[in-house]
Amino acid sequence: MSLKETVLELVRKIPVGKVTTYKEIALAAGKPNSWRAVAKILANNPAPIFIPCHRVIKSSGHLGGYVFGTEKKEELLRKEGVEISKGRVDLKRYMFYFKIHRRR
DNA sequence: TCATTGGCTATCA
DNA sequence: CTGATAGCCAATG
Repeated sequence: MSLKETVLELVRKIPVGKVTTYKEIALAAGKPNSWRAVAKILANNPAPIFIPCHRVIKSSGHLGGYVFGTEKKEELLRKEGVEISKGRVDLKRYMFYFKIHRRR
């Protein structure tokens, strides 16, 4: 099982109206330092329509990148029920955690 | 060679 | 300054 497949599976499991971050995906994959690899995998996007990559954003609440453009990403997320304030998402309300780690 | 990992830089809030 | 990151590059398996 490649990291690529793991990441893709995880992203597919994100429910509608929720979002996650590159960090969280890398963490769930067991490689918290390899968020770059995750980003590269999504950027290379083996199946752009099959994978809801628009639900993957930055930890700061920014949208990050998107194959169809960040504007499209914002529109899509709004339609799914995610409130966006000037390109930013409420992580406390919409963040989806694959696993629960040490809370600070 | 290819896929994945880890280090470093620049940019933004 | 701090933290984060859909980048780039080199090393590893």
